[in-house]
Amino acid sequence: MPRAGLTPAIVTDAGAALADEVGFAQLSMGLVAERLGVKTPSLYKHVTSQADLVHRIAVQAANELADSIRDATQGRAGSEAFTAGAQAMRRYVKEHPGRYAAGNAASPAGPDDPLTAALGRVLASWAAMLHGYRIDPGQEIHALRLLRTVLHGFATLEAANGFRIDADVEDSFTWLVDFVDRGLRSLDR
Amino acid sequence: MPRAGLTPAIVTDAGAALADEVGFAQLSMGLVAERLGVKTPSLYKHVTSQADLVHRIAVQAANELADSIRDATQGRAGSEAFTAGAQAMRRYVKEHPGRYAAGNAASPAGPDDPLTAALGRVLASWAAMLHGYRIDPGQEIHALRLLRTVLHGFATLEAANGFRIDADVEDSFTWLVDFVDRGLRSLDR
DNA sequence: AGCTTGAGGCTATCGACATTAGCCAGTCCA
DNA sequence: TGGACTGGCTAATGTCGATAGCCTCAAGCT
Repeated sequence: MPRAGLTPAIVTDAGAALADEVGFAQLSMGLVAERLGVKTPSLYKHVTSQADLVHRIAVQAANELADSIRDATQGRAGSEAFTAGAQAMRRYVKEHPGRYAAGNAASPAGPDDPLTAALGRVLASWAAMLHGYRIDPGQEIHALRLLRTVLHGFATLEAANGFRIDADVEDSFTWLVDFVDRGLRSLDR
Repeated sequence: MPRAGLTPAIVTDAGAALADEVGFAQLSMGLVAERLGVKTPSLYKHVTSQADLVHRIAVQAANELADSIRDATQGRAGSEAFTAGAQAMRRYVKEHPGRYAAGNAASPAGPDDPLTAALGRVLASWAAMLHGYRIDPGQEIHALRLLRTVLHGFATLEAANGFRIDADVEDSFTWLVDFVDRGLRSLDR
């Protein structure tokens, strides 16, 4: 029997791709194995458990998301950075709903956990979206949480098909981004 | 062997209570059966499947949530109604995280599905929170989605322990509610 | 009261999964 | 070339949702 030449990274990639395709809830070790042309138990030579696999997918997702936002906000500030960052995050979740769900399902296990670092990068990306708004330092934490709340809330609702009327979700998003932007700008005085 | 005297409603109640206690993800038919002093297969005389149970819990949760918000906004309008409704929703999710998660996991199966009616009641409760803000009719749908996004986003992040710093989540919530309230008021001109 | 009947328990069993144990061949390095 | 480790595999276990089929309790009729 020829070797498949798997590595933890390859298994993680397959898992991430499958999560996006079939939905995070349907992700199973058997499916990943099938995708890789291997029997289920073989995966355990590269990944210690399904939870471990999800954890790895979460790390990858957090890094990718952070990159997306960073790229989008590159060289911008204030309203422009915020708008671009928000669009980038929404697009990422839309294109990779399974990965994003995995990111929410995992939680970091300590300061050395790579997930901790990855989530820190995401947080930094969000913080970067607020650069240029002159926000009172005492309110920064709240503004950051507002950002998370809004972006996460919209993304998950949309991913769960939560907007029934589905007519103009696009419009709603830009309206929402504009709403938050105006609010953030009005904080400055 | 004495009869346990179960009904679909009793099974649903037990499931809802357990979901809140052990977390929606840990909810299992075996756990529900144990709680009711019965063997697992017996549950299937009252509920057709685990999905059916979740669906029933979702209906109950939606109705309870709608009631909570209705009670809180009773006789109020504008900022007061919004603030009270937002607090009520947050409290409900905090006290019944499992039920709320079940509500998000289920989706209505048609116009006759009781879940459709229950979700409609929730939607109406949210809409009532906006009464008193003079919002351009063309923007009402967006404002409603803003509300859902913010309340759902905050509730799920908090339930998932998403706010790491956890210092002053309370403060963040009132700040966020105030932020949205000011934005909504400023729409009127 | 006894009989009938159906609803609501139960045991046994199946199938899908995650996971572990233990075997065996491929590959790589001395 | 010959180990020895690595990464596949088969087999087996345990958990969980779900189904089949049995058996008894209890309500209602005669």
